[in-house]
Amino acid sequence: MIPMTVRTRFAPSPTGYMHIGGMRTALFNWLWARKNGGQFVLRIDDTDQSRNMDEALGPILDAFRWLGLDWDEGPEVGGDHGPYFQSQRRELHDTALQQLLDSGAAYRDFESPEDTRAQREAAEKEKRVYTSSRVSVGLSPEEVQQRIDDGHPFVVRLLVPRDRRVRITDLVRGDVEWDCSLMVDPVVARGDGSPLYNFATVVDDAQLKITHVIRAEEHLSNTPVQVLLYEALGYDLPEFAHIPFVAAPGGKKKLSKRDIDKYRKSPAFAKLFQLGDDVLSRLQLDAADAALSPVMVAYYERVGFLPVGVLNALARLGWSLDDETENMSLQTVQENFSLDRVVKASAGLDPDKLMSYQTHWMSQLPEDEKRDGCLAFLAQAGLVADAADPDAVTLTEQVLALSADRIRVFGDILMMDEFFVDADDLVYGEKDFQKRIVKPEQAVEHLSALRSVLAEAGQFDADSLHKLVETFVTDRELKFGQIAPAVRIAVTGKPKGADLFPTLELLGKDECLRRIDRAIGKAESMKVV
RNA sequence: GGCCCCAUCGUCUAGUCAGGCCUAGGACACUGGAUUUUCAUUCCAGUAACGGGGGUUCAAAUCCCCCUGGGGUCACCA
Repeated sequence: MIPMTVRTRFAPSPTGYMHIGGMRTALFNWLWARKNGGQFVLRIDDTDQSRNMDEALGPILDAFRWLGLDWDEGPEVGGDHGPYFQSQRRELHDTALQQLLDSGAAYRDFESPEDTRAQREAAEKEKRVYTSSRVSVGLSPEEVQQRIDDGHPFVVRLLVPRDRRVRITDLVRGDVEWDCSLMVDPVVARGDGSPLYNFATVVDDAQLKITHVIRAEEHLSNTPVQVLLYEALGYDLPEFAHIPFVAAPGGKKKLSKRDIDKYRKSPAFAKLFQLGDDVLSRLQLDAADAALSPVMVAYYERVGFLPVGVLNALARLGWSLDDETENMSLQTVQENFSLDRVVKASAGLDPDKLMSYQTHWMSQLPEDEKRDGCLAFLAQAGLVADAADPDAVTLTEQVLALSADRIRVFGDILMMDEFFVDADDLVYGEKDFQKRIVKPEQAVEHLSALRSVLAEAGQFDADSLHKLVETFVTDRELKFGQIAPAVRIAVTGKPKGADLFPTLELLGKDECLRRIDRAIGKAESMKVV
């Protein structure tokens, strides 16, 4: 056999968003092509032409670009097998359809949709297997022509050879077989010649010389029809690999856009939605937008995930390198990818595991890239006026040095807004403010006493401050816990965060005093009420 | 319901094709402890699985059969 160049494809419909599960399918296709030195093709299945193409396709291509999955042929890059928009391949479909009709492999079915449906329902009721009536198959060519001339509506159906079975050797699932006598003659085209999915897909995949059809498991049931079409058209059969679909967290059901509202209430999904709410709202984006939910790739980009983190998680969903390797760059996955190590069972997306890959790669990220990534988010949130401003850059570097591993995704930097706002704009967490400053008997008193000490401080570096507070605590016979949390809340507005003394140092004496003053004032006014 | 697919810790998985190295390994999560006078990190330890029943075999998570359970799909959508 002549070694063939491996060609895989991903064929999304332009819907305006890129599903994370679809992205995983695309990734496996990309991986297989790259691993074998072949080509990865992007074809746009846009036969449903009612949409604005820019709006509908843009987010999909953006998702590929963001993750760094390039395509050798397709929109924007062209190629030798174009066009890459299904709607523009009509001539190819027409020719193939004619071929089917001429060879007798397909027939015009003049049966009314109502009749067909009635038969289907009757069969269902009697628990019989429904098969096509084929009333139109016995028509002579003249009769067929007469009906066409009369404007009698029809569809074109493939004449399924009922006496045989269709069998494929799936690269993931092994041998799978279907009995053709149980199949309905599938409609391949409408009366106006417009092709239906299974037919157009076969014609396009064959013409694009796709060697490996790697797609999600839900397409397995489309396969026998497609195989029959390949045969009827005289095309070489590609290899099939039906990979498991991505399931919703904590379940076995296919992750679906339709269930987003349900996911929002799911405990297993809570962390991701919470993160989205926290980050997206600060970016003035609509966290309730389905297109920005964790089901979509855009979510991960907007929230500040790293491509390598998302890719790592996606690759490990249904595939493993060996018995221990978890953290893998795209490069590593590409070098080691193989279809025979794809798992057969569906795999639930695990937010915890996803986050662990993400934090691993964030910890590996060079400091300047981490800084720039955060800066972009700060700028978008309006916490920094100009991401290129040297002061902003320096401040961000300092905050990052302080925050250490607390930044898991770039969006987390927005939760450290206390370093980027003035005392007057600092937002206090009311519950914690009550708990640590308003409620404890002498909290305000201690705080003002400490304020005086801090005001007198000559040195305002972390070490000096630490000693200062230690002395303060000892002198007053207090426990550290009686003052530190209060100071933290007063100065940052939050109950937890980076190390306290370096935080104070970074904020600076004046700013700290202003914030403590504001907190004291706020607490007193609350006590009066 | 028909057809098809699937079945190892809570989750993602290794091991299954070539039965013994499996008193079933790793990771995430969880629990406990150490470090960090918050939080996060880091380190150590621990809990935790072959769905059930029959075979075949000296030996089965691995092979065969049945059952059960879960899922996908059944359009003149893609």
